[in-house]
Amino acid sequence: MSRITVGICSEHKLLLEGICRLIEELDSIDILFKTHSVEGLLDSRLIDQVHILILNPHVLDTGILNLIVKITMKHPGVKVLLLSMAEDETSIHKSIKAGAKGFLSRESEKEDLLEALLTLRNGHDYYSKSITQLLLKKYVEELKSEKPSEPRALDCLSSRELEVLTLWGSSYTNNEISEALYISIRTVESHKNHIMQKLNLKTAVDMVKFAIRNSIIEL
Amino acid sequence: MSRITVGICSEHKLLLEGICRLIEELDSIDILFKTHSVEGLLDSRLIDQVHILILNPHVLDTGILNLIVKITMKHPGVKVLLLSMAEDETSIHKSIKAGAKGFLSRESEKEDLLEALLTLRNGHDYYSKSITQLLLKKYVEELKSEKPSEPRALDCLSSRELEVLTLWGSSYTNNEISEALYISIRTVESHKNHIMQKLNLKTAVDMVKFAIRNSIIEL
DNA sequence: ATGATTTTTCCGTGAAACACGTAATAAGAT
DNA sequence: ATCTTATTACGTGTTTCACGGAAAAATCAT
Repeated sequence: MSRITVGICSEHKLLLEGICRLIEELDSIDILFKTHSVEGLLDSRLIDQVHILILNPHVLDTGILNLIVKITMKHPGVKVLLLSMAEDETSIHKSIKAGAKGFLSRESEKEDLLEALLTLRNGHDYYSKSITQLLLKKYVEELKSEKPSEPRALDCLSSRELEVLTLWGSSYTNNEISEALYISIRTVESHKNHIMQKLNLKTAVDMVKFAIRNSIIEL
Repeated sequence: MSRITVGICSEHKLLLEGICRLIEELDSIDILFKTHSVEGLLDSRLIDQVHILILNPHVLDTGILNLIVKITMKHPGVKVLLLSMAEDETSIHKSIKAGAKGFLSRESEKEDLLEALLTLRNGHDYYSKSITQLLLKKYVEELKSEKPSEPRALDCLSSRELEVLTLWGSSYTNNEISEALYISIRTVESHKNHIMQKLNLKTAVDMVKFAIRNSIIEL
């Protein structure tokens, strides 16, 4: 197996430099480029020259996730390795769906970094120990308990219901919603009822929290 | 001036190692300890041996903020330098109040790190360029516009109102709130009205968002 | 094609929450 | 002493919620 080429991107310049130093210490890894801006990343001529793209996003927001999607679509050969602070099930889930192939967590050591790079190079996915445990725990949890983790709105709600939910979460009154969607107020109420039932929510307050957690509305 | 001694703490082991490498490259800085756990930090025998404690929290939650408060109370000689991803006004505000003396942002370069360390050693505060600009911008903004940034709940609401707001945001019904606080439902309604007026909010949805932004309730 | 399911639409009724104004009492500040 | 604010509470009318039922339309399965 030839040497591994990587590109590194962290929006935090100091952390970027630090990660570079660590990788420079590793044998058999070549840093092809490093950048602190995610902007030009997709159009970079170097991006499809690397085996692995190491990303250290400050938050796993839709911007980053979309970027990962685009990169994995445009350059299937490039594996994305996430170096993230987030370690919750939702974040992992989202990044896997977006196409990330590896995930290093807070607990990961220098040796894990090398292991992750080698594993990804061999065509396999890599998740750090704590994340593997987390995913396993969630999995077992869902098997055991009858009331598993939160239903996903997009899977569970109809498109109309999602529309109502979005407007509802944007502080629209029932009247405003009915005018926006050209339906009666009673229909809006019906949709709300269905939403609450489907999602197992009790109050409007819970609805807002749910919608924020599921990125349907912004804070 | 003698050499500068620092302690470094990042919950992300890889980033911790990376930062260490960067500092090791700097002359005149000695790393007295590095740790990835914030737990033992306060009781460490080494902590009052360092001039500067570099903290790289993954999020600026109350845990970290409380830690900073405790450290600055217990060891006034130790300056806390934050290496944070967060770059919003609220985070900066909170960390300054907690007692942090320096703040490096995503944009900060290696040279800025040295500058920050020297500045802190000389007894002054250090904020990175982008943060300085941000704070200045906010300041000017508040001077210019008549409707400045969001009123701070803690400054603006009475303790009783804050209680109601907290329960409200925790999905309590009016009836439950009245029972919890031993007051009439009408009084609860009054408090709610006052809260909405004081905070310039229109709907309960806005209230939830506000409460989350201001860490009164959790997502 | 046809039957089954889901979606979207709407209503009735009673309870809960909201908007807005008013107001008494107590505590604190100037 | 006076003014402000906090806390308590009510009246009235509007809006939203909870829980049902129900029918037309679209979607899916066989």
